[in-house]
Amino acid sequence: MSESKYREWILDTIDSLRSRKARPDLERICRMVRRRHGSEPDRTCAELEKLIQEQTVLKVNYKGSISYRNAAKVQRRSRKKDDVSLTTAARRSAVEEASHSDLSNGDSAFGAIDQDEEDLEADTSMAMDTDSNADEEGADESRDGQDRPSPSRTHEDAAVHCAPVRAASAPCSPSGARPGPGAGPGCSPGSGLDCASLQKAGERPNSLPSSSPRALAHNDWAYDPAPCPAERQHPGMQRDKVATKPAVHSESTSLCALNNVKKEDGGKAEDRSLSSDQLVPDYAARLQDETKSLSDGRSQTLSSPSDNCTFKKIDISSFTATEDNLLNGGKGDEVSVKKETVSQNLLQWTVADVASYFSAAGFPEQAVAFRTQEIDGKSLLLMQRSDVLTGLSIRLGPALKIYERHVKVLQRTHFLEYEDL
DNA sequence: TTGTGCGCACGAG
DNA sequence: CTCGTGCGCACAA
Repeated sequence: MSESKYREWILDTIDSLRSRKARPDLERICRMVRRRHGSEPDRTCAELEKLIQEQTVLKVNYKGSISYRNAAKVQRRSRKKDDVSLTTAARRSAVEEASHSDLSNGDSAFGAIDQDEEDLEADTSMAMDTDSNADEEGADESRDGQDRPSPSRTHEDAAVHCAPVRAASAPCSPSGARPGPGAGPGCSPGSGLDCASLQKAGERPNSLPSSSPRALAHNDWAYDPAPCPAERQHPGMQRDKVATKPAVHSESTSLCALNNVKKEDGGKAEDRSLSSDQLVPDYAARLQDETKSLSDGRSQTLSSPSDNCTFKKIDISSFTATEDNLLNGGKGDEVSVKKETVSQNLLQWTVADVASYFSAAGFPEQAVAFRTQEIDGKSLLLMQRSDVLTGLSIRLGPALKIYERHVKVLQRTHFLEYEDL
C-alpha cells in the first residue's frame, strides 16, 4: 500500500520539480515529499531506491549531478537505439528504450560508459548513475541530506558511494570537493545501505586503480550489478541484510569482479553496449554482462552455495534466460536449462521481485502495474492471459509481450519443473 | 525561510 | 533548428 502511495508521491514530486525547472535531486525530492505528505526523508529515500530498482524512477547523472527522472515520462528522442538494440535493448526497445535512452541521453547520465571525458566530471556523479547501488547509497545520503540539507548533498550521492571508496582510494580529486561535505556525516554507518557501500568500497580498491576517475565508475558498476539486486530482492532484507551481506560478499564480489574484469578487458566493445544501455536497469546491465561473460555456465556458476547469493544469482540467471529467449527469438532449450532455478525462485518472488523482473525485462511501466496489483511469484503463476491483458490496466502491446514472453514462459518452466519433481 | 516561476544558456540530436 | 534540462534569479507566502 504505502509503496504505491510513495511511488505516487515521488513521481509527482519529480514531475513537479521538473515542471518548475528545478533539478529533481534527492534533496529536493525528500523535502517536497516531506512538505507535502509528511513523510520522513529516510523513508522517501528508501522508497525512491525501490522505484529506481524497478526503473519506475531513473537515476541519472546530469551535468555532474544526480537527477531523478520519471521513467514513464522519459521518452526522449531515442539516441542510438540501434547500437543498443544490438544488445539487450532490442527487446526493451518499445517501452524501455525511452527510458534507457533517456538516461543515456541524460547526457552524462551514464557517462560511465563514455568515461573518456565524462569521467572527469562524472567520476563521482557518474558512478552514481551507473550504479544502482548508488541508489542505495544514495539513500544513505538522502538520510544525511535529509538530516542536514546541504546544497552539495546532491553530489553526495556520488559522494556517498564514493565516500567509502575515497577512503580507500582517496583520489576522487574532482569529486573530492563534493565528498568533503557529504562524506563525513553523510554516510550514516550502520545502516544497511552502508553495508553495500562498504562492500563495494572494499572491493573497488583491489580490482581497480583507485586513482583514475574511471576506476570509480568501474567500481560502481562492479557493485551494482551483483550485490544490490540480490539484496534488494530479498524480502525484507534491505536493511537487515547487514548481517547477511558479509556472507554474500564473497560471491557477489566474485560476480562483480567478473563484471569488472570484463568491462576492463572487453573494454570498448562492452562499454559501448553498456553506454547505450547504461540506463538500463541494473539487472539488465548485469544481465548483459553476465550473459556475455557467463554465457557458458550461467546457471551453474550462478547457483552457488550461499543463500543470498543463490537467490540473487538465480534471479539473474532466470532473467538472463528470458532475455536470451527474447533476443534469440526464444530458445526453449536455454530456458529449460534454467527452469529449475526459475521455478524454484518463482514461488519465492515477492511483489518487488516481480516488479524488478519486468523492469529488467524492459517493461518498467508495466512493472508498476504488477506492483500495484501486488503480483508476487505465486500470483504470477496463477495469472491467465486475460489477467495480464486486462487485469493490469496496461497497454495491450506490452501486455501481450509480457504474457507471451515472460508470464507464460515462467509459468511453463515452473510447472514443468514440478511435473518432473 | 521556503516554495515557486521562468529566462536563459547548454548540450544533444 | 528543436528539445530537454536545470542554473540562477526574482518573487510570493
